[in-house]
Amino acid sequence: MSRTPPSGVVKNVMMVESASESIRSTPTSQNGVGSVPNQSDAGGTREGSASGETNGELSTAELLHFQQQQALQMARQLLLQQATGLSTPSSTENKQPSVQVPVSVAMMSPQMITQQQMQQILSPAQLQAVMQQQQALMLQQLQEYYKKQQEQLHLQLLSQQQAGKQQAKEAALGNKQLAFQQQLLQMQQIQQQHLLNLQRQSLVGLQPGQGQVTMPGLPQVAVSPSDLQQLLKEMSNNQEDSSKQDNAELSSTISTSFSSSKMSPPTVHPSLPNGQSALQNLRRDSSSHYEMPPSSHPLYGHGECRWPGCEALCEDMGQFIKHLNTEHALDDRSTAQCRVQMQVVQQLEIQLSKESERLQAMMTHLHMRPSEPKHFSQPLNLVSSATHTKMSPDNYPDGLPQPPTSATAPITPMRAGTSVISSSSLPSMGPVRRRIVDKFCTPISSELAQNHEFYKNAEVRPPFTYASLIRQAILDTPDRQLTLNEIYNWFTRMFAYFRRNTATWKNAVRHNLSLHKCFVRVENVKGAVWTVDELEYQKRRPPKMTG
DNA sequence: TCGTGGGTAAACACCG
DNA sequence: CCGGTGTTTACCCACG
Repeated sequence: MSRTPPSGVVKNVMMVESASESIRSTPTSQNGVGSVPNQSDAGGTREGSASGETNGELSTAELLHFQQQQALQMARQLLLQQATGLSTPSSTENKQPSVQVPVSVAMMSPQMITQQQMQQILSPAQLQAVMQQQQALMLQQLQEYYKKQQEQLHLQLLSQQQAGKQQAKEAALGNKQLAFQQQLLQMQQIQQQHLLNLQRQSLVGLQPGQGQVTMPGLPQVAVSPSDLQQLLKEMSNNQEDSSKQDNAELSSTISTSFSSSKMSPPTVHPSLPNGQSALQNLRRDSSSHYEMPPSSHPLYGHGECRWPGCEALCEDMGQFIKHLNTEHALDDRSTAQCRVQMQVVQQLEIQLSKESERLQAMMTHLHMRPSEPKHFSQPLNLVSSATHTKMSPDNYPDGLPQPPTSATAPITPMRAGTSVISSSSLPSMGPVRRRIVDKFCTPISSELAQNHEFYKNAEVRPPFTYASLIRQAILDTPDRQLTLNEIYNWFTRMFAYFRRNTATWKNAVRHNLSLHKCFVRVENVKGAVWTVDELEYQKRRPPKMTG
């Protein structure tokens, strides 16, 4: 009773986490709307819409603003038409967007091929190619989405600036704009981090021919460049001369967004009717499926392998490719690492979603966007859900790490609301942890050093056992001893994940301290401190040398 | 199928 | 009495 979590949100998350059993038994019972920002309705008492004040005649600027709003509304409707059509349950089968790239259908549709079939049909190398293909598609989608989001933010910023000129309280609005721009920056940083993380994992294989690729399940932002250009044309036709500068800015923003999507070098992959040729092409040469220039590889830089935790020195590309194929082939280790990386990506998605919600709430509060309260979070949710959906065992390419464990049940409720799933939706870290820490003896310190910033900021559960974390905390200190409270502090300091559900993990920490003989309690002058009996710790886990 | 390791929850005792 | 600390037990789950 007295130790219940302080806030309802945390409580809710805890319930989702602790009630994993009930989730499994009743998958639809959790809808996870708990942490939807409650400030989203804060603007309700304010004046009505942002589309203009109706106090008399319109000035030129107001007219311009109104026209811009109209154009934006058209754009929104276009986006919504595609988004709503695909958010319905049967949308995947019934309403394939016209810009669908067939290869993605072949790759993603669950009914097409099962995991086992994949396994039987494809060799590990082929599976790797499939993995990369799928990840490339995913990344493509994310990039498309991010760009569109930025375009929209930019549009909104512009319209807000227009509107802002007409408001009396310019100073206050300036502050709001500043905050908004900061939020925008933050989102861009998250997006960049997200993409970097994907690229870091060598899951990048952008193919110019797939500029309009959409995946079943997240075609919500699938506005083709031609659509947008048409929109722009309409907008520019409606604009007055005074807006030409802004228009040019808009155009350049959007055009650069699309042109930037062509950053990958030209390749020979056309859009194929069934994706087979692309796949065969991928199969032909495992070293070419990244579609990078011969001298460039996302996993290769500064003469070393960029695979997480590797850093092997490779003199040239050939050596690196050889190294990649031998050391990072499709095996348990790579799979586990990929799985972790996938969770990293997921958490970043979730974080982005949260920030988007926050931004939406801010914008709602500033009544920049009177409608579509979920415009920003929805696509992301779809991204997440689509990601999970596609990665269900049924249609997941074999060998590709499935996000949390093998069970899809705990993932299913994620679709209801990404904000609640957060880190607690990864209940299966145990096996992953075991694999990485025990089986492969990955040094926790190096992993921590490598991803220190990430774990510190993203609410992703570290892939280590409590025991290894506690040990690390203790060994991190000069005198190799910590009080319980200092251990707590280390956890919260090092991992964003441990800044919530404190009752749960603190209990686990105490439980581990007591349970394992390797942790020795030493009475001190100031109280009790905990130390590590390294012999006992090593005894606990017989080292298995691999690789 | 079973043993094992890890995570979580909870009860309980002790102490300041 | 309360809250933090420490111990212990029970249960679940994934894995080998």
